[in-house]
Formats: sequence, structure tokens, C-alpha cells
Amino acid sequence: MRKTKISHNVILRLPRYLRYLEELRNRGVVRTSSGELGRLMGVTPSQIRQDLSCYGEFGQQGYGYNVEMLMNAISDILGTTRERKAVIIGAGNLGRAIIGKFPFEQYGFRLTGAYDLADSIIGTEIADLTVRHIDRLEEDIRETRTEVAVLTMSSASANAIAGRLIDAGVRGIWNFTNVDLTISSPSVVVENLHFSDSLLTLSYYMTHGKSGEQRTDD
Amino acid sequence: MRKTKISHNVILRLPRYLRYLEELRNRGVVRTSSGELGRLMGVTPSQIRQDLSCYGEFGQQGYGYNVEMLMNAISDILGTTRERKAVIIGAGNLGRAIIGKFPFEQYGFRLTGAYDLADSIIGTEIADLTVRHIDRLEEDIRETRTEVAVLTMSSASANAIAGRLIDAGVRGIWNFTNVDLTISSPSVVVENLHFSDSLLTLSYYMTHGKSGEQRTDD
DNA sequence: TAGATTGTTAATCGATTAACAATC
DNA sequence: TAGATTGTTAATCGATTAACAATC
Repeated sequence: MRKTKISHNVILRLPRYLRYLEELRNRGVVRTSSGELGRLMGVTPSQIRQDLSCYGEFGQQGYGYNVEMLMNAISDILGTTRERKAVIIGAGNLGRAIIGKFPFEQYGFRLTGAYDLADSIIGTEIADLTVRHIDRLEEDIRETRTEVAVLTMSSASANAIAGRLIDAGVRGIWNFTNVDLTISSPSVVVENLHFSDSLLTLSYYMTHGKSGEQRTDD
Repeated sequence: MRKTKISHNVILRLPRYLRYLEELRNRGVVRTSSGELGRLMGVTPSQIRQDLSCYGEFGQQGYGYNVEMLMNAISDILGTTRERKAVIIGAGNLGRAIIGKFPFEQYGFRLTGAYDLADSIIGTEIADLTVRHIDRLEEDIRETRTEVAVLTMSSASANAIAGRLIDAGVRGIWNFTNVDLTISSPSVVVENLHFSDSLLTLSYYMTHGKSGEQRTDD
């Protein structure tokens, strides 16, 4: 049964399923089951079956799931099968790391431009991109019909740049800056990767122990 | 009333509260309320009060919360008030970005070492750290009693390195590699920052629309 | 004082888990 | 066929929201 409203939690688990399925495939495993996958991932078989049932039927009674098929299904659900053009704003170390190392193509993205405003960086080549001046941003986005922007510049200008991007037609923002963007347009998707929130979570669990760990003083 | 078992969701919201409180303080706001903060953040006042009540009482009836005081309280809950030594493994672009830009001190961390295995990188200086050969890892960690490691090297060696780190005494791992670490020790805390999961989530919402958005064809 | 807002208890809502008939 | 495992419905569990007495 396909659900109309799918919860955020389900969606957050999909990439993880994909990751583990990939691992199975790389090990040469052809077929799996909710039981096996659940054991591997530390989740209940029920949850896996429930999650998948939001999108259709991908298994077979008595058999389980074909690893390759399920991977393809989830990839498709995640939308990696359509190509989306992306630009990256900020070509400092973080921007360069992402341009150079992150496998955008694997997830259906294609990086078509990198922008910065430092003269020392503009014109330099990273991977096969030439860093351009940020003044070109709107023009380029409109011309190439770019849907996605990756924000790797300083937090200070994040909201201003986000506004410009959206005006130029960008529909999705992958935000590495440490601020929550204030965006009025309800159809624009923002995905935040707040390093500091993540480190604070680590700090919390180191301070308090995981899962209500009992404190013993001996 | 202080809760014994605090849910992960609550913990994930704490850094965000802190972020918004900081913004208020920077705007010169001295006092706030669950109502105001909730409007600002897009959460219910009830949730804020419930969340905070897990840790104690921080407000005053009829008044609300003192911004500075609440910030300090949450910082303390998150454990940023104790100093933790950290090393970073992998001094490529991502590692350098983090070493150079990330304000570890603000969150109670102090970066004491950077490691890599490329000869071209070893010995170079980043911020005020000199990159050392990864062979020194265990010795240094033991000597300095380092609690935390940041993994910014390639995914391939992540699990092997994690094992060495834990053997040497590391209790917390901030994992930027694209794999889930398999760690047996139950007291070791791992916080993952999987770039690819994040981008796939963006991809999902761009494909399906946010919050069950209705599709109209005209 | 009157108004505002807390902390907490109760009510609701949603997500996870368990159970099981269907069937490969 | 018998065993395994699905997809789905029902039961449980937990998290969010609402309500309200306490009180600044």
C-alpha cells in the first residue's frame, strides 16, 4: 500500500538502506531479506518492510529481495536517475574538497560551475571547473538552467547569496554554512549540513554517555 | 521534572536552540519566551518547554527566559564547558578546511594534532598545526590523552583507523567518511556526517516535493 | 493587581514493532 | 510440499501538542 504522506524519518533511512545494499552487492551478495539487512544495519525487519511499503512492493515472499533490483528501486525513489545541474559557491578548502572528491555523478548531480569572489582564486582550475567571479552567478544559472546550489562559502553572506540563487531559478540548496537560511519560497528545498550541530551532538553523548548509560563510580 | 531517558530528537534540537539564542543575543535581545523562540524557529512553544524540562528549570513564570542564561545552560548541557583534545586524520582539502575554519574552541574542543600519510603533506603547517605521519598516531594520542578524533581521510581506511584510535584511547569519533564505522566498544561515541546521505535527502525532496506537496499539471 | 508565561500533566497524534495471512 | 519471507493490518510504544494550575 502506498502512503500519501511519508514521514521524514523514512526518507532519512533510504540513503542508508542504499549504502548497505551497495556494500552487500560489492561483496557479491545477490539476494537478501529484511531480516538479514536489519541485522546488518541494526534496525528491525518490520521497519524495513514498512518503509519500503510506502513506495511499492519490491520483494517476493519466501525469497526476499534481489539486491541489485532493490538498489535500483531506492535510487529511483531518491531521484538520482534524473540529472540535475549544480553550482558551488565558495571555492575555499571546503569547496575544493567537495569539487575534487565528492562523487556528484553517482547521485545524479552534475557540477557545472564554481564561484568565488577572491581574485586569487578566480580563474584557477579545480578538477575540470574554472572558478568564476560570483557576479556571473545569476547569468550562468539562467543560461544553463541550473537547479541546485552548494553553499560552501562563509556564513555571513549565505542568506544574501541564497536570495540571489532563488531569484535566478535555483530550486534546491545544499547548505554547508552554519546558519539556517531564511527562505520564503515554499517550493525551494534546503538541506543543511551543519558541522557545528553535529559536533555538539558528539559532545553531548560524550558528556552524558550513550543511551542513558548508567554512571558507576567504582 | 528531569527525565531519566532523553530522546535523541530532543538532543538533536539542543544545538539548534543554542544557535537561535546566539542570534537573539547578537541582536541585543536580553529576554525571550518559548512563544517567541518557537515562532522564530518554527517549532511549538510546548516543545521547547518540554525539551528544556528534561534538564531542569531555566525560566520564570510571566517573564520567560534570560537569553544569556539559557545559552549558558544549554552550552553546559551539551558539554562544551569541558575541554576535549582532538586529532584530525586526513589533511587533504577537507581536513585543511576544518582545521583552518572550524571554531573547535567555541565548542570546547582543542585540535592538538593532524595526521596524514602522504609525504607531500607531512611536515606542512596548517593554522598552527604541523601535519605528522600517521604512524605517530597511537603514541601521540596516548601521550596527550586525546579523547576525540576527526576522520577526514578516505573512506577506505576508515574502519582500520577507527580501530587503532579506539585502542589508543579515543572515546569519540567525528566521522566525515562515507561509511558507517563498525565499532564493538559500546562506550565509544560516533557522530557521522555523511555528505552523500544529505545530498540524497535533498535529491528526494526535489524529486517528490516537500511535505507531500500536491502535484498540479496546469 | 492583571497579564504573561512558566513547568508539568493529560490528550493526541504518529511512528515503530509485532503478528499473521498470503504465497513464492 | 515445507520453509521462508513478504506486505499489511493491528498493537504498542513514544513523541508532540494542548491545557492549566502555579506564580512572577
